[in-house]
Amino acid sequence: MKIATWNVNSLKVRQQHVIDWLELSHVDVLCLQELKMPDEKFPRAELAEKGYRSWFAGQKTYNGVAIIVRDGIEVDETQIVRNIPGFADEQQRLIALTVGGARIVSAYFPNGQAPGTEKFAYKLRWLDALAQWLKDELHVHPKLALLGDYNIAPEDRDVHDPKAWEGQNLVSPEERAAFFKLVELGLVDAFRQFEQPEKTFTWWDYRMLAFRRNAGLRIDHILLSPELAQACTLCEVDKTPRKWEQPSDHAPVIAQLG
DNA sequence: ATGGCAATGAGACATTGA
Repeated sequence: MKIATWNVNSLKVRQQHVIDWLELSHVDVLCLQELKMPDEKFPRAELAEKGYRSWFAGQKTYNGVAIIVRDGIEVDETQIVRNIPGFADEQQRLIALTVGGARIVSAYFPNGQAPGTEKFAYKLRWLDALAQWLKDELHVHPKLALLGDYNIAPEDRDVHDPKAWEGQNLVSPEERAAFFKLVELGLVDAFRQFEQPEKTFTWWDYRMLAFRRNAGLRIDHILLSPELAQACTLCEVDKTPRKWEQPSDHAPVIAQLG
């Protein structure tokens, strides 16, 4: 089973990119973030026509997450989860579903704006609640994958210019500590299980020709429970759709399980 | 320190993102 995550920065604008990339990449499960649309606008029928079922938690203007599954892959939706259980949140940032026997979590972590702000405090609270929930979830589902836009670059090698970024939002010690709390639960960064090209990133600012200069960050991740990490044979960033016309500022990350 | 760009809602420009 091939799984992937992609922050599309508006599914309305990127709908055709998603359909084209599903065909191109042959992924079985695609987790999306930043749909920026209410549920009634989700292109369920268009995706169904192409051979995919969709589960989503959307809202107007901001946030919104989805899991898209290729027909023929077994889905158990009896234990579908929207948002972090026990964490009251107006913002639609998480959806979880059992696909092909694995617990698949699609998550859009808060941006945080800047250390010291109320949004940053919310980001840390959200991360804390996520870790608490995952601790239990991992016991129930030993095969678990947490895919999404984490809005955290875990290490300096995930940052194009670590000096310039030092202490800033997305790389601050508090955020990185929260990331490694997830690792302490037993989750494994699938990308780092394999040899990777230097300076591989998943997000590049639209401005200042950042993509052309490869001035990016690796903030989109696939974390796997030990059982799935063992089964994982490949993890890579696909920069292809970032080169298409009117792209999302993020590139998708893919992991092959088994 | 600020802007650069893109998307949204609204119907000009403020807000958010990362």
